[in-house]
Amino acid sequence: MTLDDLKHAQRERLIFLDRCLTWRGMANRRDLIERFGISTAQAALDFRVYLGLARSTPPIYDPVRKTYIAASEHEPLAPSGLTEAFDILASDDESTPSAALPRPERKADRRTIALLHQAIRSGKAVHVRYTSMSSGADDGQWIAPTRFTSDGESVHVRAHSFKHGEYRNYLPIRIDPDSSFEEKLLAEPLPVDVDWNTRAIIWLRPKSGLSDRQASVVRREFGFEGEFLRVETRKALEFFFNRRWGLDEKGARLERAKTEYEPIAPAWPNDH
Amino acid sequence: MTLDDLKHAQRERLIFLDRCLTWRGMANRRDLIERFGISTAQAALDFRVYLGLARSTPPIYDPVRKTYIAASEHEPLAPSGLTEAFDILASDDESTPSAALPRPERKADRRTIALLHQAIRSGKAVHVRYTSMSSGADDGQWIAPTRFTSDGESVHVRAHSFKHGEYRNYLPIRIDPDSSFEEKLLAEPLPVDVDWNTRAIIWLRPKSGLSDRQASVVRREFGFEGEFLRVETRKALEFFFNRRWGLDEKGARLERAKTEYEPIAPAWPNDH
DNA sequence: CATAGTCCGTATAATTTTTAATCGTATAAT
DNA sequence: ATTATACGATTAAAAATTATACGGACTATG
Repeated sequence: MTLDDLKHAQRERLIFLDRCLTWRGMANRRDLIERFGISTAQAALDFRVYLGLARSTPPIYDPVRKTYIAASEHEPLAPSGLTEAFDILASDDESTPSAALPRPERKADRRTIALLHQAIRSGKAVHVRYTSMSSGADDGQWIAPTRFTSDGESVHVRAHSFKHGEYRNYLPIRIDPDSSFEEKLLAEPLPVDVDWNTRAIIWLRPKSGLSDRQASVVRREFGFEGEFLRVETRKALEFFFNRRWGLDEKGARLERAKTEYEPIAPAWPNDH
Repeated sequence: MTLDDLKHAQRERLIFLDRCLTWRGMANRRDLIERFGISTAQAALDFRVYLGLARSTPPIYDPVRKTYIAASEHEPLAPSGLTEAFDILASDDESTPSAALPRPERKADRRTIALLHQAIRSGKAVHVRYTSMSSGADDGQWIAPTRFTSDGESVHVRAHSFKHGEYRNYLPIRIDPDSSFEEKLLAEPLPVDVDWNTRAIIWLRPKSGLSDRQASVVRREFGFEGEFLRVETRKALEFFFNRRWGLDEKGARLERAKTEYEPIAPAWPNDH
């Protein structure tokens, strides 16, 4: 019996329960009831199933505090990071400003995104007018979009540009919504997207100039023990890496030590 | 009949369906089946319920493409931004690196977080040893944690520091896991957290020096039409704002025009 | 032009999940 | 002592979901 044997709905509930125990160290039926709108009876059933699953380190009911308390050596059923933890820890007051700092939210045109998505699915090229920050709007060009990507700030479309003869990342919002969006079947298969299919392994270390003590604080914060922190991404996204990790900022506490590249075994042969 | 009348599980499914139609412009029963592990019959029922809800701009079945196509004036049942869109657009290949650039993931000690959470709930002060980047570990101090916060990179605890006589943001990871974590009832109620209960309204504009054309690209990307983009947060989080929005970076495209403050009506009177 | 394949839809009964309604126990507060 | 609130358990009823079978519309293919 594992989480996977359960239905989606109950699995979601048990994962939530698991995270309450992991990060709050405690959980109630009430937590499930409020979050999922289920009955007390169902919440009690969920608890029983959970206790069955967490056989190695089950939480224990504390009649004094009237809650389940996670075992001190509690082993989460499903892994979760600080992001998920915050969801569970921040009890939100809808009305007032959020407890989280707002992020710059980039916009996009629904119709443009959908057209790109359909071009990706059907493997067609589309005609678009693209505006770049430096050179302004072009007169229209054919691109063959292959997938969506994210640099953490905004969503990009990865596409083969016939004009430039290479794969590039485009920002959908900069595509003129009044482009023709004419579609065209590809005369010949697209070239392989080498940068997409290259793994970039980036090794970071505490910024030189930090004292040993400071360096060890940095290691603890980012969760590595040895000399380097290893981060893996695709070469096609490497351009955005420094900004995302703030490496070029004044207060940076990490720096790049080295970068290695290796081909990614394609999931399907000849993945474009 | 609205989304709210449904059970949690079906509501989740219909929201997913709604987002498929919004961002992909198309949807199948198969999408629901794969995502939620339901039967074809149930997926067909979900579609019928959806069609009942989306009475104003219902999607239409296209027998040629064998999918539902969103109406051109499709009105989403539930709002969603680019983040949610990406979840739906990026079909993930578990095995290979993600299509999204990895973020710096900050760590935290489960036990420390749980202890803080329980101190917040019970309104107690705890004794912790805190390590700051500059001055190293202290000898231990009493803090009264009040809530968790996020600056988008990491999770903080907002706490009243008796040592400094003010509220501060602490990084849980910098609390020594071997602190005593001794608890103490508060002798007197905590002072009001003024900065937390102050709304900071930040007005941004395209960075000066940009051409008119560039400025209009920026306006489109961030979704504002007039002179300013209005962003709202809490004064207690304002310190992190510039970094989160990259305003101090070289390539910044927005700059702060002005900032206004106003008290937030407390959800409960005397909210600490 | 027949055939297979894939999408849709419907309808039925069988099964599983969830609820509603009660009851019992332990703890804390008044 | 009484009340309130956690928890637990059990029952029958209701609701959601599945398994299965069937038929229609369209495409692609030999």
